[in-house]
Amino acid sequence: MAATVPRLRFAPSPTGYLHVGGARTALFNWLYAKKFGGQFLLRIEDTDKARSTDESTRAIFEGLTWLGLHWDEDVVYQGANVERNRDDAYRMLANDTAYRCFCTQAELAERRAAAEARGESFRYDRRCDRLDRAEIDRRVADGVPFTLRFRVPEGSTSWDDLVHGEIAFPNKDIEDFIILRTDGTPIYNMAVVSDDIFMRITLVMRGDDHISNTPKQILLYRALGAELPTFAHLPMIHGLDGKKLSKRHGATAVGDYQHLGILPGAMLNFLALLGWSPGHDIEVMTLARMVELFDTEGLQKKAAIFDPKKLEWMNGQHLSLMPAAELATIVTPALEAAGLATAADLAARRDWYLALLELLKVRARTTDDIVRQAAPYLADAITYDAEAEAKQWKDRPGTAKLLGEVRRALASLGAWEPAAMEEALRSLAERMGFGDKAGKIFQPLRVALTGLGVSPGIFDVLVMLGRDRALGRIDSAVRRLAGPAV
RNA sequence: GGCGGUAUCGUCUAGGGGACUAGGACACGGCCCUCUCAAGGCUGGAACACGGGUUCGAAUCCCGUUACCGCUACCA
Repeated sequence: MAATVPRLRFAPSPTGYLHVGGARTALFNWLYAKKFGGQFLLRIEDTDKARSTDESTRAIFEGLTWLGLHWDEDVVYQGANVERNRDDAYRMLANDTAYRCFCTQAELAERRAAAEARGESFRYDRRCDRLDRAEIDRRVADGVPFTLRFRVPEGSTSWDDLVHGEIAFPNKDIEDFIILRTDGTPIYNMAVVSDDIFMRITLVMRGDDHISNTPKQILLYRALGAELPTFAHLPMIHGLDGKKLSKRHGATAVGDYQHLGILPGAMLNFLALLGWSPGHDIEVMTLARMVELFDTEGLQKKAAIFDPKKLEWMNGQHLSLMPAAELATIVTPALEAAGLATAADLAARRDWYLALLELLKVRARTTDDIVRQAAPYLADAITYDAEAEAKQWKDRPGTAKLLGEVRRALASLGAWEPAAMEEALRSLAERMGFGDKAGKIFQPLRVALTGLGVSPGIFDVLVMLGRDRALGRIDSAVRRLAGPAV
């Protein structure tokens, strides 16, 4: 038979922000679709009106868009499908795979409580399935409210899960579950199956918290005479304490990481490695590379713990690899937001700006780090780090004198370029009796130039600052050194 | 409780009967590089949950135990 085009969907419920676990599920679905030339669809499961919000729906769109996980076709809103879902449920009533249940919620709750009190587990006893035809007709005619229950057949239900292999459930452990509420709206499993059939989904890839829903859904597919999709159940993501990831663990929404200065590519890379291994000790990958390497064989069965430290490292790797021009599109808005520069200003001296990013990205782990580190090169005034000042400017009169010498040496330079600076400063160190310990000069100078104890190489700093500003910073430092120690 | 799932360094993982004195990465320590910090290189400590089998041989296969997770709603 002809190879069918895979169709997958990511089906989040809009009850919060896009969670990292959801993002990873979306990623694997997306990767599979791309890898095998299929489609990646998005379905918003908004049938729980009480908990669903438009804001959450927007957050899901924004999260996926930020990550670059674009979906095919129009977004499907589950809530818009209740009529078709109901029709499907009634088809099951018609073909006798489902039946009307007149038990009320209160009665059910009571029986459940009674069973629990006896230490037994409650299972619906099918009493309404034993009602005779006339009684059913009478109640329906009287307008007695009813739900539709699926009649679970004998036997056992199993499937070959793409990540777990064979999984089987004895049907006797599945009760006759409700598929349609009294008000005619579908219950989750009904809606999912009805929609997945309608959307022609061929591979259902979702969190493994759905494993026990799967046999019920398979039974529904059969009752509806539909072809079964393949199932793949992905492990969960836990927090550092091994518990299910929640608000207590800090940032859990992908949007949080965006605001923390994490790159979407790094986020995706990190998430991919949480539950999937490309093998061959490969760690850092672009999205395109992930598509090439993706394979369900590498999918993990075990829940993974979200380690923010590794995410940061991963982000640093992606930062180093990213071309400055590309990085600029992310950093520029952040610089503007921080009030350090305007896009127009940066565009006017683009080469200089890109060179600066090139220098900063290596020692940054987040784009926020870059913004912080860029301040001395963009702002007119600098703030002095107390620790750096205390350490490098211990002998204030001596440092003032030293910086004066440095200024003279630098000011006399014919060309403002690194080789000349290095030669001048190293020979100055020699003359001042520091021998080859030119760091004795570089360190105090670094503080004078940037206000910080750490920065890119001192000659790079000098070049980025430019002659006038660099000399001006030294002058300011000398003035500051004349004052009292802080 | 019932049912289902899972189990390799602290964490993410490689491993799919002999190549394992168990490999890589994050984190941690040391060294190198060096004007600081990163990056990079080298290096150290650190794991097959436990018990039975199967086999000439088990991290790898089977069973049990334990632990953890999920489901067990007219939630999704």
